[in-house]
Amino acid sequence: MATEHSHDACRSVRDLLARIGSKWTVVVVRSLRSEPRRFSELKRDIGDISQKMLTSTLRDLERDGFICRKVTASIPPRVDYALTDLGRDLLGPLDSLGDWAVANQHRVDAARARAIAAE
Amino acid sequence: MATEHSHDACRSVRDLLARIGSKWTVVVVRSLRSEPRRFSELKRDIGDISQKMLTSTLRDLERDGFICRKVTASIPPRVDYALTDLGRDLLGPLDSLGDWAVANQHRVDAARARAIAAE
DNA sequence: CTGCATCCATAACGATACTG
DNA sequence: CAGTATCGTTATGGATGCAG
Repeated sequence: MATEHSHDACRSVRDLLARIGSKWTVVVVRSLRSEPRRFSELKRDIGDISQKMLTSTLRDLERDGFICRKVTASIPPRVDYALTDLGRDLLGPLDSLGDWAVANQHRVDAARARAIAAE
Repeated sequence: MATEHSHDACRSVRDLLARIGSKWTVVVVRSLRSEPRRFSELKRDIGDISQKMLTSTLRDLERDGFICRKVTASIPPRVDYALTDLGRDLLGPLDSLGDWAVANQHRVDAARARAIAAE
């Protein structure tokens, strides 16, 4: 299947890559890997993400069915985010890619160093 | 390994995702899957990519060691692009992700439809 | 605590014209 | 043929202030 490249397949692949290629998506998904988290926990856990980006990343992931949002109407309000089945399924290919990235990072770095040296 | 998330690992994963998440990277790599191609062949094969984006995508991929560029100084000039070993290695995780995207596209579409219906 | 609204800077992308 | 140069548009990300 991977060797085909129908227009539909290309579209869905590019759609998915656009989503997981956005700056914070993978970090947020990985941060939800083992258990649900509150908004502020995510923010603290990730560290250098702005409120705005955390919010919009969560909205996008929710919209596409990767996470679900549970609101507890208390004072102060409490909102928990958790991976859905679809979100957990995504962890598989994501981890594959992540492992590949870690394993081959030195090859990319070497290529970049060569490119700079050749300038 | 996948469950770790050291800072270095996160950086390399995000680096890679930024590259393959850019609009044309995957399309270009897939277009080079089976054999080397000339600039104009790539452009014709992909269709709706601009010269500028094809050039810069090829430059980035070359810089990171995923493809190599072979110039034949003739008139008219001829330039062939081919995947390197690193580029071919990337096809593996890329195909996994692609297969996942094709297989699960309907779930994402369904989630989006639900999100729109709930508005 | 959770988030929305606003404004701003930069980067990505695209169209067009031109060149060795 | 295989680009480079330029310009304009849109998308992305970040900082800050305000609100339920």
